[in-house]
Amino acid sequence: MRDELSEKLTAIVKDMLRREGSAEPAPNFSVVIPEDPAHGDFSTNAAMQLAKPLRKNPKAIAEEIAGRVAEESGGSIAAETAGPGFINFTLSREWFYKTALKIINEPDFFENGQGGGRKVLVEFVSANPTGPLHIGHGRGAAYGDSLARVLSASGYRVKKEYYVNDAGNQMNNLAMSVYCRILEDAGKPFEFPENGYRGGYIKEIAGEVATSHKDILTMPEEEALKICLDKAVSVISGGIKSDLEKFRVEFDGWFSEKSLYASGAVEKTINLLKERGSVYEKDGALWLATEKMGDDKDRVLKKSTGEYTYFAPDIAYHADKYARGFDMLIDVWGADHHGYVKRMTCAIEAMGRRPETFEASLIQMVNLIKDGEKVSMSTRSGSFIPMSWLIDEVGTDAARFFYNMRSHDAQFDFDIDLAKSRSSDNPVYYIQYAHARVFSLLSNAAEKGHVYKRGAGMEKLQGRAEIQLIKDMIRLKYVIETAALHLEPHRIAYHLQELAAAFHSYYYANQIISSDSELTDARLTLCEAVAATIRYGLALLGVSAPERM
RNA sequence: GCGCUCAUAGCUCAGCUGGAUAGAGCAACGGCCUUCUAAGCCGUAGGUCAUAGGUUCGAAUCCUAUUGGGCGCACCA
Repeated sequence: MRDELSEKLTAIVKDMLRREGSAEPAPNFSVVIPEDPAHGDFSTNAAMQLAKPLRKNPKAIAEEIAGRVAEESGGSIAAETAGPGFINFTLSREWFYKTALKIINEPDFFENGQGGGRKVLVEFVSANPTGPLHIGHGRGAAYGDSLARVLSASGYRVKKEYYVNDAGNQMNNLAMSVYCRILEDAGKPFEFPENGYRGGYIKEIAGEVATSHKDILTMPEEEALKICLDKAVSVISGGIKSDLEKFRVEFDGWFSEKSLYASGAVEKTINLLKERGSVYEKDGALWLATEKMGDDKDRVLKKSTGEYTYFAPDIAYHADKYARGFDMLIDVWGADHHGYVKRMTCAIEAMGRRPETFEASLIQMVNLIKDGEKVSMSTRSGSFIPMSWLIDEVGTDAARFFYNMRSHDAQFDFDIDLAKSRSSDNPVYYIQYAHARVFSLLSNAAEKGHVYKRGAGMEKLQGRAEIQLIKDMIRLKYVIETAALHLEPHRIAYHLQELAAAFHSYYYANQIISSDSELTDARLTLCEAVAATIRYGLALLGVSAPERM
């Protein structure tokens, strides 16, 4: 209905501008479901937005628009003006009853078409295969995956990808770290690399290599390092994949950095940049001229040593994404990479792509709160809190919900005790409980011999609360729209809490199963619609909706 | 020093690309289980939206400055 109203209003607005001979473009206006039911079922600020281009009193404009909408709808929409120039629309109760049924019956009810079929690649997690995922990665995983789901529900064709940094110095450090632990276990002298990896998992890998390759210490170091590297990457990647699986995050692709070298893509991309005139040589290194595009300084692509920087293959990777036909690239990065955003945006421009098609979403830091105290986590301290530990501790449902409870843009304190608690304090259980409650009602009704007829007796829902409840369900659709627009899935988590609260409240105020068979049908239908809404919303967050708790 | 980002109730945070009286949860206080799941409900109290200007019909939201957190400023990845 909002879409229909928007269309109608857009037509009227354009018509009014034309009649006035105004050359101004049609202004943006919004159609919302107001919080206060006194402000109608839907409301628009269109008249106020028109006041300036038409140079007329917004109230007068509102009157005219209201009159036209009411007339053109044949009286099915009541429109009245209010306040400084709002137009409030009121619909029939029947329209709400029908909508509740639609919510149950139409699986795509909550979808919207803003994506218009555009292809989007969401790249996220992309943690180096040098160690297990920690709780910071967990936030990126929860965000990226839910974002992908929200975009899918908004008419985008979405693919999810993980960029595996399996090249570069860090790989040498990784191999050397493992090798040193083998030497250590054998009681031989060793020199641990400065940027080596000191986690316990390295020792485990070393142990495995020593067992599977008894001759590891007698072979040339180069050969031994290669064996160490292969083993380390496979063990660590395997761990990452299994953590993500437990977390219900599935990727469509795993893109290897190494493959970019093997395929010559890095070379090709640099040539492309050269052809476009953004590359120059200085001090024996190859530079990309990003400063003139707004970066702080130009950036090195190829060092004077002849090695590529991290930047070069990353550009090649993004070139590859475009080459695969994606219209829009979303990268989910840790906030400590924000300095890198400008650089990559410039590179994309230098390749001749429109910078607006690239968006980096930055995930702020996570603090873990346990027993009311902050367990700080920095990538430097080395005191990682593994994501697998968190999942085991609070479960996938709570972890995913909590991560997506806050804007990705704000630092976030993850209260582990709250996430674990099985009480109303815990928003996950609160919402899941509302869902389960509906199924409990349905089975209770059946037990009492009630033969449920979905959609029967709807006209018996004469209260205000029912309409409010249905509005809360419809709102999810608009919440999804804005969540997709702003790349903010946390809005869904918030809305579900509100809907669940409205439902619990309704449940207490009204006897769902009563001696009035038709009223029972109507109320059960309403409940089913609530459950369908919650299920859909939770699915977007990757959280399960149990039928019994 | 430069850049990015954040600042809303005692605490943790929402606030729908400027809208009608600023919201929720926790904590505090007071009620509700012989009735469909108390993993729940109802109520009370709590705010100069960091500060100062500006833009306009209208600002927590946009702009500028200031203050205070976080992060980043490599021929590292």
